Amino acid sequence: MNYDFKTIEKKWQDKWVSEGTFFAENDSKKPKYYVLIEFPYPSGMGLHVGHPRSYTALDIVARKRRLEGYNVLYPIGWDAFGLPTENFAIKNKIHPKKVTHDNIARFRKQLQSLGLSFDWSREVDTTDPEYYKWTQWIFLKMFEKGLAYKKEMSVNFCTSCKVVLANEEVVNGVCERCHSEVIRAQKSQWMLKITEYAQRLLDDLDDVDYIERVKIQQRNWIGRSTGAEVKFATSAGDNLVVYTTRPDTLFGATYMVISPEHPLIDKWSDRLTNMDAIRAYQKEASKKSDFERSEVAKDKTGVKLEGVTAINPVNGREIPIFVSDYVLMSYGTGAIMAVPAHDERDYDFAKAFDLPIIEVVAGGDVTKEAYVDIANGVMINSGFLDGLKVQDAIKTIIEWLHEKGLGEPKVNFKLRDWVFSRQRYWGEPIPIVKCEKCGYVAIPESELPLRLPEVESYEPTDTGESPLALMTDWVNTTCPHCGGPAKRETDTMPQWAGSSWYFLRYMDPHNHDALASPEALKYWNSVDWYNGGMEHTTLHLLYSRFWHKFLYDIGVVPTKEPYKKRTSHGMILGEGGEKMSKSRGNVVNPDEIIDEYGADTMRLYEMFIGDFEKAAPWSSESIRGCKRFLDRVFGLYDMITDGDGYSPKLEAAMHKTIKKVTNDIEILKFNTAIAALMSLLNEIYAKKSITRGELKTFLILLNPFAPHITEELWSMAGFEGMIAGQSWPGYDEQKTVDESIEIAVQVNGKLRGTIKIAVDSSQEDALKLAYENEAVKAAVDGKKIVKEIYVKNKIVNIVAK
RNA sequence: GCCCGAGUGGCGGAAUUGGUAGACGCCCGGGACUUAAAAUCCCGUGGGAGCAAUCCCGUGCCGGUUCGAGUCCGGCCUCGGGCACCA
Repeated sequence: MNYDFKTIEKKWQDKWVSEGTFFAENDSKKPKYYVLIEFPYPSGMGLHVGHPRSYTALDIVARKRRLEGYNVLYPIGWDAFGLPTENFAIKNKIHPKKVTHDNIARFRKQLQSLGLSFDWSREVDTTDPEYYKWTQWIFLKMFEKGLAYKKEMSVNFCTSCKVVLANEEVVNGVCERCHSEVIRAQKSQWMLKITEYAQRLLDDLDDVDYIERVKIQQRNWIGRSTGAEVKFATSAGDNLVVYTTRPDTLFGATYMVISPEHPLIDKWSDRLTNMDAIRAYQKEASKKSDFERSEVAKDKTGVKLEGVTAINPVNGREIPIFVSDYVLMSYGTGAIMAVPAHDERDYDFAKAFDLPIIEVVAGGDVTKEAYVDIANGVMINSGFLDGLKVQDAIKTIIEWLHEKGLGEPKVNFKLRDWVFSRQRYWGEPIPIVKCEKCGYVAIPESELPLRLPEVESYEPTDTGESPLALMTDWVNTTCPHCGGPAKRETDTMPQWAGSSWYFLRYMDPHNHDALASPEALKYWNSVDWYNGGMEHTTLHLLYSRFWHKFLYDIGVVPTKEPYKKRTSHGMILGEGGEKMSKSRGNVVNPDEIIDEYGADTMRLYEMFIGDFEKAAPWSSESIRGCKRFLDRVFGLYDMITDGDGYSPKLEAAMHKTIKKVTNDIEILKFNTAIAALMSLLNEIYAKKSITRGELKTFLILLNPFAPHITEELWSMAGFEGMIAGQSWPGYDEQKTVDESIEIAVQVNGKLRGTIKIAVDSSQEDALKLAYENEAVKAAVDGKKIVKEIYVKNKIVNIVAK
C-alpha cells in the first residue's frame, strides 16, 4: 500500500475541524495549559518557511500536553496593522482593509494545510474594530492614569516626499523611495511612560522562566545604572547638571560636553560668540540618528562654546564646554563631565581636540589608552580620594557632594519612553481630541471603538501629518468635556499596540463588554509557554510586559507577568546560508513543499533541520530523508504481529525512546527526539515485526510531530478512537538502564581501548580488565604507573611515565 | 560602536556535572533486486600513513588550567540577531 499523504492529510484535517478536536474549553475540569506563538503579520508574500518552525514546535508541545491530560489553549490570530500593508495599498491603489483581508485568507489557508492544532474558533485580528476597541480602551486607561503624554520628538522627514519616514525607510541617510535627503524634524508625539515601570520590569525578570539570553538582553535594554548627578557652576550663572556613573573620577574631568539639542545653548545664545558655528553643528547633527552618533569608530566632532566655561566643583578649575553629537539628549541629562583618562569616547575626543588628560586612577597607561578598569584601580591625583579603591572612592565622593549640596546619588535607566504616535493611516486611531479650552481630552468609553474612517488616499500629507488630517468632517468634533469645538488626534498607534495584549483576547475573544471576562482571565491566568524570535526580545516582549503590569495595577488581570516561560527559535535561512529574501531569489514556498512531500514531512523536516534555537539553512535534499522515514513508518502496517505488550527484543529500546522523546520535547531538542524515533524504527525494521502494543506507543510518540500519518495508521490498525484521545505513554526507569556498558580506557589521556563492564563496577574490577587490554599493556609497558583514575561508568585513565 | 548569540566531517547537525568527538539524517561510493532505470533493501563513509593489526592528526585562531578540554579561563578572528517609526 502506498503512503498517499494528500488524501490522508485532507481527511484528518477535515475530521479535526468537524469534530472540534482542538477546541479549548473555558470551564474544563482538566488542568489548563496555555501555549502561545507570536501571531503573524499577514504580509503579501504569504507564509514563509520560517513561520512553521515556531508553530510546529509549540504544536508538538500543545499536542503532547493534550495527551498528558491538559485542557490546552493554542490560539492563532493576525497582527495586521502596519506599514508594509499600507505601502502596498498606496502603490497598488487597493484599500488596506482589502489587502489585509486577502492576506489573512491566504495565511489561514496555508496554516490550515500544515495540520496545526490551533483553536480556530478563537481567531483574533488586530484591525477588527471589535478588537481595537480594547486596544483604544487600554490607551484611554493609560491616559487617565497619566501614563500617556505629548512630547516634542525628532522624526525622520523626507525633504522631497514631505512625509515622516520609519527608520527602515531611511537607507544610508536618504529616502528609500525617492533617494532625497532625510532630516530629523521635531514633532509633537504621544508617548507612553514605560520608564515608570523600568524597575519592576527589571525586578520581575527574577520570577519568570525565560531562557537566559532573553533575560540578559532585557536587563541590558532596561540598562539600570547607579551613579550621581553632579552640578557644575558655569560662567553664565546656570548650573550644568551631568549624570555620571564614575563620580570617583571627578578630579580628572578636564572639559564638559553637552548634546546639540541641549536647551542651555539657546539660553546662552547672547553670551556665545561663535553661535554661527554652533548652529551649523546642530544642523549637521540633526541629520544623524542616535545610532550613527554613538559609533565610536568615527572621528569625534564638536564645537567649543566660546564665551561660557564651567567650574570643576572638586578643585575649582575652569574647564571648557563643548557641544558634540556623541552625547545624546535622550540619556541622562544630555550633558557629561569628560574624563579622558578613564573613558574611551572622552579619550578619543580629547586627542582630537588636544585637551588635557589627567590620570586619576592608577593601574593603566593613559599615555596610550583610557584606563577603564573599576575592579583594580586605585585613586591618585584626587585630593582626599587618593589611595582609595574605585568602589570606595565612589561612596566617599557621593557623600562629599551631598554634604556640599553639589550632587546626589542617582539611578538611571537606558530605557526610554515609548514613542506611540505614527503619522500613518493603517493603525488604531488614538481616541483623544484636542480642545482649545480643555487641552487633550479622552473620548468617552461609550464611543469606542473609534473607527478608522474611509479615506481617499492613504499617503501622508505633505505637512507630515497623518492622512486622517485631511478628513475635516472627522477631525472637527466637539469637546466631550466642555462641548466646545475640538479636533481629533490624527496620529495612529504603532503596530506594537495591538500585539501588546492579544494573548488576553484569546482567552475570551468574543466578549463585547470587556477585553476578556474576569473569569476567563482568572482561569487561563498567564501564558504557560511562549515561543518567538530573538528579534522580539527587547521591543515586543518588553512592551507587552509593560501593558500587562499596567492592567494588573488597574485590576484587570490577576497576574503581574504575562508569560511564565519564554523560549526562542532560530531563523530558517536560504540554501546558501543567507537570509531568505525576494531580492536574493532564495525564498522557499511552503505550499510547494507540502504539495511535493506533504505536511507531515514538512513538519518533521522543520523540526529535524537542526538545533531549534539556532539558525539553519534550508536543504531541498535533506528533506527527502524525512519523507523516507515516513514512508518506512507507513510500511509498519505490513509488519504488525499480535501482542499488546513489548517484545523482549525491543522492550529496552521502547522505554529508552519514550524517555528520550518525552524529555527532549520539553527542552526544545526536537531534532534529537526525531533521531531517537528514527533509531527505534531502524531496530523495528531489523526485526521485521512490530507488536500491536509497540505500534500504539510508536504512533503516539510520533503523533505530535506527524499527526496525519499517525492517525491514519492508528485507524488502519483498527485501534479505537483517535490518537488525539489517547494518553502519553510512560516508561520504566529501570528498563532504560543497561546491565553492562562499554567504557573507555585511556593512558596518559589518550584513548587506548575500551572494556565492557557491569554497571557500577568497582575500581578494582575496572582496572583489572583495563590492564588485560592488549593496547593498554603495550602503552604502559616499561613505564611506571603514576596514577590510576576511575570515574564510575565513564572512564579509566592510567598515568604512566 | 554598544548589547546578545554562534563557529564541530563534503553538508545539516549529535555529544549529562570536563570523561570513547562525529548519534540521526543528507550527499557520495560499493553490492542485491531489475531486461534497464527509478524506488527499495544491505554495506561503507572525518583526514593522513600502512597489505594489515595498528599508528598519527583533528571541534574558527593563539595561549592557559587539568590525569583528561568541543565543553572551563585569558586574548583574538569571522558570521548572525537587536539598537527604540519593519514586524
